[in-house]
Amino acid sequence: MFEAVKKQSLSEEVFSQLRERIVSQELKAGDELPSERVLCELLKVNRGAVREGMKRLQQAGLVQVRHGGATTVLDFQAEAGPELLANLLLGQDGQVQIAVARDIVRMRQVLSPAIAADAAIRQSSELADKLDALVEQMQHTQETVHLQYLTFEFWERLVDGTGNIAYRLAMNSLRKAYQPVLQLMTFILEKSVQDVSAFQALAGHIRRGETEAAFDCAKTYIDASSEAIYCFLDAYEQGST
Amino acid sequence: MFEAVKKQSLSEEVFSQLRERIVSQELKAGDELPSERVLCELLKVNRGAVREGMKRLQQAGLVQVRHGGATTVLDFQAEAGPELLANLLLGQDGQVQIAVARDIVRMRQVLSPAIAADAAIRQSSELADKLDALVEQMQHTQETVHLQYLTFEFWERLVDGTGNIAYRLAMNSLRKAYQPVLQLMTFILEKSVQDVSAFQALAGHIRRGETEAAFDCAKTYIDASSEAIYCFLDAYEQGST
DNA sequence: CAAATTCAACTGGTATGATCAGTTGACCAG
DNA sequence: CTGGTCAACTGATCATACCAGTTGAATTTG
Repeated sequence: MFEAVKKQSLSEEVFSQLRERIVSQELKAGDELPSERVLCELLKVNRGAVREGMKRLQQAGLVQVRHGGATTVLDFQAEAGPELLANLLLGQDGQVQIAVARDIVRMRQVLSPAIAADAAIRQSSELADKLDALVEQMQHTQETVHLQYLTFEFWERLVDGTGNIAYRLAMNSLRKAYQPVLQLMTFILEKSVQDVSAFQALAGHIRRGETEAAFDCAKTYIDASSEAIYCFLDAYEQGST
Repeated sequence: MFEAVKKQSLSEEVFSQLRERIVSQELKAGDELPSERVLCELLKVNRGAVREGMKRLQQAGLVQVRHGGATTVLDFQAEAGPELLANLLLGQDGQVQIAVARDIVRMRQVLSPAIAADAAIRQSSELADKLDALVEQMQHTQETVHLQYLTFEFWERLVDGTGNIAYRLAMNSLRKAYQPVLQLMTFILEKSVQDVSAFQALAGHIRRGETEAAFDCAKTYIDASSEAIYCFLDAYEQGST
């Protein structure tokens, strides 16, 4: 019902303002940023705030800072990491960027079966127990939102179960990207989420270390739910044009 | 022959020192960092430098800062993005972390065939021309290092060709992670890199929009080269214990 | 005593102004 | 043309205030 009120610090404001201008190509790769002292005046903040914002831009791979020289804008498509997806998915006006959404769903679609297989190959009963417990909870709930929460939780545990840190970190970025629009997905995934038997089967395959079966099972499920999202996105795209 | 001399700013030093302590679990998730003023004294630097380092830690998803409260360490496995892989791959002492290397290679292995397929489905002659040009260059070089460069370039163009920003950003992080150890991979991939015909075939499939063939072709190649790396990593692991 | 309030002592956030340090380009001597 | 000098940029570091939110213990209040 309630949620934390937003409060943005000055350095965050500096960061997000410049970030928006970079991802919107208003500031192109190779462009030189105004000097810190000039930015202070333009943004009406002190230099520390500007510098702190710069450090974040630098960490995000959006600008290159050279002591003594000008700060230049980098090509974010070639330099930034997936953590930028969260900012790309929601444009300046808070509008969902369909193309980005499709790309995120696609990447998740590609990774998921492999994650299931890699989790299965470990044959960890500890993981299998967790998954079974989640399936158990799925079977005893009617609430779609709770069901959706459990399925996402299922996938998160699966990622953990692979022990693959690259998967883990990549999925973190994807998760943070679609986190803000989760509620939009509730009714899109209403159908596929209710197919508890798929999760039950998948959990079984993973417990028994059946990598190929786990792969196929995950693929069947994720392909279906991805397709549902694609359809929705297509329709949404049509509707807004 | 020559390379840029390294020069680390104070805020970067602060950032990397704390980052190392976090990823090494020396600072565990939930722990509270010393206050900024205390860190100043411990690190013998100005508070501005500490704060700038903090902003980077925050951007990297390693700490949570609350105005008025203490700054706490986050669970980087649950919060950080793939850009952290570069730091995880090379441990504190500069030693390559085998497990992380395996995970990175595995993720690349999983994504690559899908990337090839997604690039093929677009049937962009512009992309196909670029790929053909690269294959052309491959055929006219004997230098292994140059050949390796061209193959990596081939994959980069392929990723661009998908138009999928999620792939693009994910691969950026993977690339930045293995960039520092590229020269180590030269002789590991010597064999698989020399198979120019595979790239030629793949480029053809992509030009003709043969998604499944492109997928299979890419999979065959990437599975082989991944296997070569796994073997090396296994041997390396044995050798160092 | 128990609950509410107050308040001092933290914490991070912002501001100012000075100084150090690397880069650039114009200018000048060889 | 080469190399050096220097002034005018750029970012990096520093010191010192003060503002603002949080915390918890002391205090008041019921």
